Amino acid sequence: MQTNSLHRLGDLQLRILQSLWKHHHAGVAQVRQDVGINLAYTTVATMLRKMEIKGLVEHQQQGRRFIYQATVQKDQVTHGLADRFVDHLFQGNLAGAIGHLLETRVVDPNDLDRLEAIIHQHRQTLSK
Amino acid sequence: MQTNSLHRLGDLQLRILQSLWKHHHAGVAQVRQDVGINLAYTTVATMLRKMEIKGLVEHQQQGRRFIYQATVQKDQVTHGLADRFVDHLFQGNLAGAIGHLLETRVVDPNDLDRLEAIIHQHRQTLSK
DNA sequence: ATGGGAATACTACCACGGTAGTATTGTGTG
DNA sequence: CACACAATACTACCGTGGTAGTATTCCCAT
Repeated sequence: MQTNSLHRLGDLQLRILQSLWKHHHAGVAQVRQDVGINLAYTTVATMLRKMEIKGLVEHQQQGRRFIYQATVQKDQVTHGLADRFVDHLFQGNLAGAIGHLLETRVVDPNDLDRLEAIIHQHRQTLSK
Repeated sequence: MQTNSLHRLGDLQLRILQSLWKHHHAGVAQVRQDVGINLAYTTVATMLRKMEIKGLVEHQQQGRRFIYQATVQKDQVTHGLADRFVDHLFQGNLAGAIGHLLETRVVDPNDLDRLEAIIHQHRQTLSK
Protein backbone atom coordinates (compact mmCIF):
# COMPACT_ATOMS: atom_id res chain seq x y z
CA MET A 1 0.00 0.00 0.00
CA GLN A 2 2.57 2.49 1.08
CA THR A 3 4.54 3.58 -1.91
CA ASN A 4 7.41 4.55 0.31
CA SER A 5 9.93 1.99 1.43
CA LEU A 6 9.15 -0.20 -1.50
CA HIS A 7 12.85 -0.50 -2.12
CA ARG A 8 13.29 -2.43 1.08
CA LEU A 9 11.69 -5.52 -0.31
CA GLY A 10 13.74 -8.62 0.21
CA ASP A 11 14.62 -11.17 -2.37
CA LEU A 12 11.94 -13.62 -1.43
CA GLN A 13 9.32 -10.91 -1.41
CA LEU A 14 10.43 -9.81 -4.81
CA ARG A 15 10.21 -13.31 -6.15
CA ILE A 16 6.79 -13.76 -4.66
CA LEU A 17 5.55 -10.57 -6.22
CA GLN A 18 7.01 -11.67 -9.50
CA SER A 19 5.00 -14.84 -9.28
CA LEU A 20 1.82 -13.01 -8.42
CA TRP A 21 2.26 -10.51 -11.19
CA LYS A 22 2.61 -13.37 -13.60
CA HIS A 23 -0.40 -15.32 -12.47
CA HIS A 24 -2.50 -12.37 -11.45
CA HIS A 25 -3.69 -14.45 -8.56
CA ALA A 26 -2.33 -17.63 -7.17
CA GLY A 27 -2.49 -19.97 -4.22
CA VAL A 28 0.37 -20.66 -1.87
CA ALA A 29 1.34 -23.84 -3.66
CA GLN A 30 1.54 -22.12 -7.00
CA VAL A 31 3.66 -19.32 -5.65
CA ARG A 32 5.88 -21.83 -4.00
CA GLN A 33 6.25 -23.58 -7.31
CA ASP A 34 7.62 -20.41 -8.86
CA VAL A 35 9.62 -19.26 -5.94
CA GLY A 36 11.39 -22.49 -5.26
CA ILE A 37 10.14 -25.80 -4.00
CA ASN A 38 13.21 -26.00 -1.83
CA LEU A 39 11.42 -23.68 0.53
CA ALA A 40 9.00 -25.13 3.01
CA TYR A 41 5.37 -24.60 2.25
CA THR A 42 4.95 -22.74 5.49
CA THR A 43 7.79 -20.41 4.64
CA VAL A 44 5.99 -19.16 1.60
CA ALA A 45 2.69 -19.05 3.42
CA THR A 46 4.19 -17.10 6.28
CA MET A 47 5.85 -14.64 3.99
CA LEU A 48 2.63 -14.14 2.14
CA ARG A 49 0.87 -13.43 5.40
CA LYS A 50 3.53 -10.95 6.44
CA MET A 51 3.28 -9.29 3.09
CA GLU A 52 -0.42 -8.99 3.44
CA ILE A 53 0.00 -7.20 6.75
CA LYS A 54 2.33 -4.79 5.03
CA GLY A 55 -0.22 -4.26 2.34
CA LEU A 56 1.80 -5.72 -0.48
CA VAL A 57 -0.67 -8.44 -1.28
CA GLU A 58 -4.21 -9.40 -0.42
CA HIS A 59 -6.15 -12.59 -0.52
CA GLN A 60 -9.62 -13.91 -1.03
CA GLN A 61 -10.75 -17.18 0.28
CA GLN A 62 -11.77 -19.80 -2.21
CA GLY A 63 -13.17 -22.71 -0.34
CA ARG A 64 -10.40 -23.88 1.88
CA ARG A 65 -7.53 -22.04 0.31
CA PHE A 66 -6.27 -18.52 0.03
CA ILE A 67 -5.87 -16.98 -3.35
CA TYR A 68 -3.36 -14.19 -3.23
CA GLN A 69 -3.01 -11.21 -5.42
CA ALA A 70 -0.48 -8.39 -5.47
CA THR A 71 -1.74 -4.99 -4.45
CA VAL A 72 1.36 -3.18 -5.58
CA GLN A 73 1.98 -2.73 -9.23
CA LYS A 74 5.20 -3.82 -10.75
CA ASP A 75 5.77 -0.25 -11.84
CA GLN A 76 5.75 0.97 -8.29
CA VAL A 77 8.29 -1.55 -7.18
CA THR A 78 10.44 -0.99 -10.20
CA HIS A 79 10.36 2.69 -9.54
CA GLY A 80 11.31 2.21 -5.94
CA LEU A 81 14.29 0.09 -6.81
CA ALA A 82 15.27 2.37 -9.62
CA ASP A 83 15.18 5.35 -7.30
CA ARG A 84 17.51 3.67 -4.97
CA PHE A 85 19.81 2.72 -7.76
CA VAL A 86 19.84 6.01 -9.57
CA ASP A 87 19.62 8.35 -6.65
CA HIS A 88 21.96 6.68 -4.23
CA LEU A 89 24.63 5.67 -6.65
CA PHE A 90 24.35 8.26 -9.37
CA GLN A 91 22.97 11.28 -7.59
CA GLY A 92 19.83 11.14 -9.65
CA ASN A 93 21.71 11.19 -12.91
CA LEU A 94 19.67 8.75 -14.96
CA ALA A 95 21.79 8.91 -18.06
CA GLY A 96 24.86 8.24 -15.99
CA ALA A 97 23.22 5.26 -14.38
CA ILE A 98 22.12 3.79 -17.67
CA GLY A 99 25.51 4.46 -19.17
CA HIS A 100 27.08 2.55 -16.37
CA LEU A 101 24.67 -0.31 -16.87
CA LEU A 102 25.60 -0.54 -20.50
CA GLU A 103 29.27 -0.40 -19.79
CA THR A 104 29.41 -3.02 -17.11
CA ARG A 105 27.15 -5.55 -18.69
CA VAL A 106 27.08 -7.66 -21.72
CA VAL A 107 24.73 -6.19 -24.24
CA ASP A 108 23.92 -7.73 -27.53
CA PRO A 109 23.31 -5.67 -30.65
CA ASN A 110 19.62 -6.41 -30.58
CA ASP A 111 19.36 -4.71 -27.26
CA LEU A 112 21.10 -1.69 -28.66
CA ASP A 113 18.60 -1.57 -31.46
CA ARG A 114 15.72 -1.76 -29.10
CA LEU A 115 17.17 0.96 -26.95
CA GLU A 116 17.69 3.26 -29.84
CA ALA A 117 14.13 2.72 -30.85
CA ILE A 118 12.99 3.56 -27.37
CA ILE A 119 15.09 6.68 -27.30
CA HIS A 120 13.83 7.72 -30.65
CA GLN A 121 10.27 7.28 -29.62
CA HIS A 122 10.95 9.15 -26.46
CA ARG A 123 12.30 12.06 -28.36
CA GLN A 124 9.10 12.25 -30.36
CA THR A 125 7.07 12.38 -27.24
CA LEU A 126 9.19 15.11 -25.78
CA SER A 127 9.16 17.32 -28.81
CA LYS A 128 5.44 17.14 -29.04
CA MET B 1 35.02 -8.35 0.51
CA GLN B 2 32.44 -10.86 -0.56
CA THR B 3 31.03 -9.84 -3.89
CA ASN B 4 27.90 -11.74 -3.16
CA SER B 5 25.11 -10.18 -1.15
CA LEU B 6 26.31 -6.72 -2.05
CA HIS B 7 22.78 -5.87 -2.99
CA ARG B 8 21.66 -6.20 0.58
CA LEU B 9 23.31 -3.00 1.64
CA GLY B 10 21.05 -0.71 3.54
CA ASP B 11 20.52 2.94 2.91
CA LEU B 12 22.86 4.14 5.58
CA GLN B 13 25.56 1.79 4.42
CA LEU B 14 25.14 3.01 0.90
CA ARG B 15 25.42 6.60 1.99
CA ILE B 16 28.49 5.83 4.03
CA LEU B 17 30.15 4.13 1.11
CA GLN B 18 29.25 7.07 -1.04
CA SER B 19 31.04 9.33 1.38
CA LEU B 20 34.10 7.13 1.51
CA TRP B 21 34.30 6.84 -2.23
CA LYS B 22 34.22 10.58 -2.46
CA HIS B 23 36.89 11.25 0.12
CA HIS B 24 38.92 8.13 -0.51
CA HIS B 25 39.49 7.97 3.20
CA ALA B 26 37.74 9.79 5.98
CA GLY B 27 37.26 9.84 9.71
CA VAL B 28 33.99 9.20 11.46
CA ALA B 29 33.22 12.89 11.81
CA GLN B 30 33.69 13.52 8.12
CA VAL B 31 31.50 10.63 7.13
CA ARG B 32 28.90 11.81 9.56
CA GLN B 33 29.04 15.22 7.95
CA ASP B 34 28.12 13.70 4.59
CA VAL B 35 25.70 11.18 5.84
CA GLY B 36 23.66 13.46 8.00
CA ILE B 37 24.50 15.27 11.18
CA ASN B 38 21.09 14.37 12.46
CA LEU B 39 22.54 10.97 13.22
CA ALA B 40 24.40 10.47 16.46
CA TYR B 41 28.15 10.25 16.18
CA THR B 42 28.05 6.78 17.65
CA THR B 43 25.52 5.65 15.12
CA VAL B 44 27.89 6.35 12.30
CA ALA B 45 30.83 4.92 14.21
CA THR B 46 28.92 1.75 15.02
CA MET B 47 27.82 1.31 11.47
CA LEU B 48 31.34 1.77 10.27
CA ARG B 49 32.53 -0.88 12.69
CA LYS B 50 29.84 -3.29 11.57
CA MET B 51 30.76 -2.63 7.99
CA GLU B 52 34.36 -3.35 8.72
CA ILE B 53 33.43 -6.72 10.17
CA LYS B 54 31.56 -7.45 6.97
CA GLY B 55 34.58 -6.44 4.99
CA LEU B 56 33.03 -3.45 3.32
CA VAL B 57 35.48 -0.97 4.74
CA GLU B 58 38.75 -0.98 6.60
CA HIS B 59 40.53 1.50 8.78
CA GLN B 60 43.97 2.59 9.73
CA GLN B 61 44.68 4.33 12.95
CA GLN B 62 46.01 7.83 12.78
CA GLY B 63 46.90 8.90 16.25
CA ARG B 64 43.71 8.63 18.19
CA ARG B 65 41.28 8.39 15.35
CA PHE B 66 40.27 5.84 12.78
CA ILE B 67 40.56 6.69 9.15
CA TYR B 68 38.19 4.58 7.14
CA GLN B 69 38.40 3.55 3.57
CA ALA B 70 36.07 1.53 1.39
CA THR B 71 37.26 -1.90 0.38
CA VAL B 72 34.50 -2.43 -2.12
CA GLN B 73 34.57 -0.55 -5.34
CA LYS B 74 31.61 1.46 -6.43
CA ASP B 75 31.42 -0.70 -9.53
CA GLN B 76 30.90 -3.80 -7.49
CA VAL B 77 28.08 -2.29 -5.54
CA THR B 78 26.51 -0.80 -8.60
CA HIS B 79 26.68 -4.13 -10.27
CA GLY B 80 25.12 -5.84 -7.33
CA LEU B 81 22.22 -3.45 -7.25
CA ALA B 82 21.85 -3.56 -10.99
CA ASP B 83 21.70 -7.32 -10.93
CA ARG B 84 18.92 -7.24 -8.47
CA PHE B 85 17.09 -4.69 -10.49
CA VAL B 86 17.55 -6.25 -13.89
CA ASP B 87 17.43 -9.88 -12.95
CA HIS B 88 14.63 -9.88 -10.44
CA LEU B 89 12.36 -7.48 -12.18
CA PHE B 90 13.20 -7.97 -15.81
CA GLN B 91 14.46 -11.52 -15.99
CA GLY B 92 17.86 -10.32 -17.00
CA ASN B 93 16.53 -8.33 -19.91
CA LEU B 94 18.72 -5.26 -19.73
CA ALA B 95 17.12 -3.42 -22.59
CA GLY B 96 13.73 -3.96 -21.05
CA ALA B 97 14.94 -2.62 -17.76
CA ILE B 98 16.47 0.47 -19.28
CA GLY B 99 13.41 1.00 -21.41
CA HIS B 100 11.30 0.93 -18.33
CA LEU B 101 13.61 3.40 -16.62
CA LEU B 102 13.26 5.80 -19.48
CA GLU B 103 9.53 5.46 -19.58
CA THR B 104 8.83 5.97 -15.94
CA ARG B 105 11.22 8.81 -15.31
CA VAL B 106 11.64 12.32 -16.45
CA VAL B 107 14.41 12.48 -18.98
CA ASP B 108 15.59 15.63 -20.56
CA PRO B 109 16.81 15.78 -24.16
CA ASN B 110 20.40 16.14 -23.07
CA ASP B 111 20.21 12.78 -21.40
CA LEU B 112 18.87 11.28 -24.58
CA ASP B 113 21.78 12.71 -26.47
CA ARG B 114 24.24 11.30 -24.04
CA LEU B 115 22.60 7.93 -24.17
CA GLU B 116 22.66 7.81 -27.90
CA ALA B 117 26.32 8.65 -27.82
CA ILE B 118 26.94 5.85 -25.39
CA ILE B 119 25.01 3.40 -27.50
CA HIS B 120 26.83 4.49 -30.57
CA GLN B 121 30.17 4.07 -28.94
CA HIS B 122 29.09 0.72 -27.67
CA ARG B 123 28.22 -0.44 -31.09
CA GLN B 124 31.70 0.45 -32.27
CA THR B 125 33.21 -1.62 -29.55
CA LEU B 126 31.03 -4.57 -30.35
CA SER B 127 31.68 -4.58 -34.05
CA LYS B 128 35.38 -4.50 -33.54
C1' DA C 1 -18.82 -41.49 8.89
C1' DT C 2 -14.18 -41.17 9.49
C1' DG C 3 -9.36 -40.95 8.73
C1' DG C 4 -5.77 -38.73 6.16
C1' DG C 5 -4.06 -35.10 3.93
C1' DA C 6 -4.04 -30.34 2.69
C1' DA C 7 -4.38 -25.73 4.23
C1' DT C 8 -3.94 -22.09 7.38
C1' DA C 9 -2.71 -20.11 12.21
C1' DC C 10 0.51 -19.38 15.59
C1' DT C 11 4.97 -19.15 17.39
C1' DA C 12 9.77 -18.97 17.39
C1' DC C 13 14.42 -17.84 15.98
C1' DC C 14 18.34 -15.96 13.68
C1' DA C 15 20.70 -12.29 11.17
C1' DC C 16 21.21 -7.77 10.37
C1' DG C 17 20.24 -2.75 9.43
C1' DG C 18 19.65 1.19 12.06
C1' DT C 19 19.98 3.83 16.10
C1' DA C 20 21.97 5.34 20.17
C1' DG C 21 23.33 5.33 25.23
C1' DT C 22 27.04 4.43 28.43
C1' DA C 23 31.71 3.31 29.53
C1' DT C 24 36.41 3.67 28.77
C1' DT C 25 40.51 5.58 27.24
C1' DG C 26 43.87 8.52 25.33
C1' DT C 27 45.51 13.19 24.24
C1' DG C 28 46.32 17.79 23.82
C1' DT C 29 46.02 22.26 26.25
C1' DG C 30 46.13 25.42 29.81
C1' DC D 1 50.34 17.75 35.52
C1' DA D 2 45.53 17.39 35.49
C1' DC D 3 41.39 17.61 33.23
C1' DA D 4 38.09 18.24 29.71
C1' DC D 5 37.09 16.62 25.49
C1' DA D 6 37.19 13.68 21.71
C1' DA D 7 37.25 9.14 20.04
C1' DT D 8 36.46 4.40 20.26
C1' DA D 9 34.46 0.08 22.63
C1' DC D 10 30.69 -2.26 24.29
C1' DT D 11 25.99 -3.17 24.78
C1' DA D 12 21.30 -2.92 23.83
C1' DC D 13 17.03 -2.65 21.40
C1' DC D 14 13.63 -2.51 17.68
C1' DG D 15 11.90 -3.88 13.12
C1' DT D 16 11.79 -7.01 9.64
C1' DG D 17 13.27 -10.50 6.13
C1' DG D 18 13.74 -15.28 5.97
C1' DT D 19 12.89 -19.80 7.50
C1' DA D 20 10.36 -23.35 9.45
C1' DG D 21 8.14 -26.34 13.17
C1' DT D 22 3.89 -27.43 15.48
C1' DA D 23 -0.97 -27.05 16.09
C1' DT D 24 -5.41 -26.75 14.41
C1' DT D 25 -8.98 -27.24 11.19
C1' DC D 26 -11.65 -28.68 7.42
C1' DC D 27 -12.76 -31.25 3.35
C1' DC D 28 -12.66 -35.22 0.39
C1' DA D 29 -12.36 -39.85 -0.71
C1' DT D 30 -13.07 -44.42 0.66
